Parts: sequence; C-alpha cells; structure tokens
Amino acid sequence: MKIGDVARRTGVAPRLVRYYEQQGLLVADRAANGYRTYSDVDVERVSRVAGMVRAGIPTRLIKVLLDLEVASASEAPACPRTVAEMLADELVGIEDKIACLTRSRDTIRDVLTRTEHAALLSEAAAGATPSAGR
Amino acid sequence: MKIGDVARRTGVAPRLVRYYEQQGLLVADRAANGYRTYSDVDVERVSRVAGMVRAGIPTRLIKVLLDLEVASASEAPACPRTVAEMLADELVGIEDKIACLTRSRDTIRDVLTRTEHAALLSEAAAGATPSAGR
DNA sequence: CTTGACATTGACATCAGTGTCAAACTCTAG
DNA sequence: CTAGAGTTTGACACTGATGTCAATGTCAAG
Repeated sequence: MKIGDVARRTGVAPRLVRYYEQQGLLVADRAANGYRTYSDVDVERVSRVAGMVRAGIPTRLIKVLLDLEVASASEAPACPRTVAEMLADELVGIEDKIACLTRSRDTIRDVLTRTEHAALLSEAAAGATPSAGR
Repeated sequence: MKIGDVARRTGVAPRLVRYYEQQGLLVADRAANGYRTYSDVDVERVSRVAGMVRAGIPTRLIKVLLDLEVASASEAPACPRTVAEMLADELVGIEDKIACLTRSRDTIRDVLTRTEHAALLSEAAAGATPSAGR
C-alpha cells in the first residue's frame, strides 16, 4: 500500500505521514521504486499518531508511549527509575488534560440538551471510535 | 491584584496572560496606573484557559466554551441551529481526544505498576486538581 | 510513447503559542 | 532622591505542526 492510500484511509495528509516518519514515529519500508510501502498495521499506527497529536501530546512523548504499548503488551517492560519518574510526570499532565476536556465535553452536552438540540448528540455517540474521521 | 501575582498563583507567565487577553479570552480592568488589575475570578479563569490550551483546544474554541459555561450557568442559553451543529462537531473532536488521552494514561499506569514504580502513581493521585501546577 | 496521477526530496511559508528583549513608566523601599 | 522590582507596549525570534510549491522520478492506461 502506498502513502496516498494511507492518506485516504486515515484522513491524514501524505505530507504529515512523511513528517511523522521523520519524527521517528513511523518506520516505512521502501519498494524498489523508492516509494514508501505500508501495511494495515501502519495505517492503524498513523491514525493513532494523528489522534494523539490532535490531543495535544507532543511527538516526543507519542514515540515513547507507542513504544511503551508494544513493550507492555509483551513481557515485563524494562524501566529505569529516571524514566519512570518522567512517565509519572507526564501522567499528571495527561490527567489534567483529561479533566479539562471532560469538563468542556460536559458543558457542550449540557448546552445541547438544554436547547432542544439533543438530536445532535446521537451523531457524536460513537465518540470513542478508533478510526474516527474527525 | 497585578499581573505578576496572577502569574505566581497560576504558574502562567505574564506574557501569556497578556496574550490570552489579546485573544479575547480575558478582560482585565485597568488601574489609574494603566496596570491591569485582576480578581480571584480572573485567576481561576487564567488557569482554566491555560489548561485548555495545554489540552490542545484552540483559543477560538476556548472563548466559545468559557462563554458557554457562563451562559449555561444562568438561564436557558440561546443557541441557533448552526451554532449547535458546530458544537456537536467540536464535541466529537473532544471525545476523540479524551479517548486518546485515556488510553495513554492507562498505558503509563500499567507500565508503572508493572515495573514496581507504582509508588510514583500516588504523586499523581491529585490529577484532577483544578490549580495543578503542572 | 505520451499523458496524467502519484511519489520523492527539499525548501519555504504559515499559524498558534511562547520566549525574550527594549524603552519608557510606576511604585516601593531605603 | 535613588535604586530596584514590576508593568506597559511593541517588535522580533523560535518551536511544532502543517500547507504549499518546485523539480524530478515512476507507473499504469490509452
């Protein structure tokens, strides 16, 4: 699969896919052409990355987090104290963000229901959908 | 209270407080000096704004959301369909962000607990604290 | 073979959010 | 009165994430 296909499936511009790769968030195989080639797994990863970027997570952290997921999925992950401390630090930042967003979400929901526009809420029902087009 | 005091209490640089005002997110009274003067309410608002910015909410939306909270607190808020649709749209974006962040949060917690660094989690216990220094 | 759609790299531009510096003014402390 | 700390405005710089353009290469269809 080529970069244009990935762009179509994820809604992420090819420019950004290359950018993410440049930032070390992605590794793309190359065909004999020199063209980048992607698998379905990569597509998933691209939309995950895009989502995290939109959520305000800096690319540096994204790299760490995605690597962490992989490591966590397999056996006991290695994790020196210094790294753990950094993670704990980022954790509070993330929890703050969640709190802020949750509050804003509730505000919007509240307004929408109280103004007889509750019908619009159903459209947003699938909020946690992984590959949300946004 | 002057801008420096606000900065100290919120951890937000004076430069940014002025910037937020310039973006229409804040309104500051002026003393005879010309100095900006703030109340406790303003302090609260500043840290709310800073939190939302960190959460990746663009300033335009922040303005709308904060105004919305005020309107929502009082009586029945006015809300034409077009605005409601825009809100519903932003809502799904916010829910996506929450989903992303929640997943990342869980990943970090998981790693931390599984690497005997669970002690660091207690430090982050007050995650939802309003005036989190971050 | 030619055309058109897509890819590659690299440079440059833009936008939001911040940092930093400068020149001038205000206030408080000594 | 003077020194130092804080404030004002305004300008310029920088970073991160993106958009856009240019020159060139690749490939599938006609």
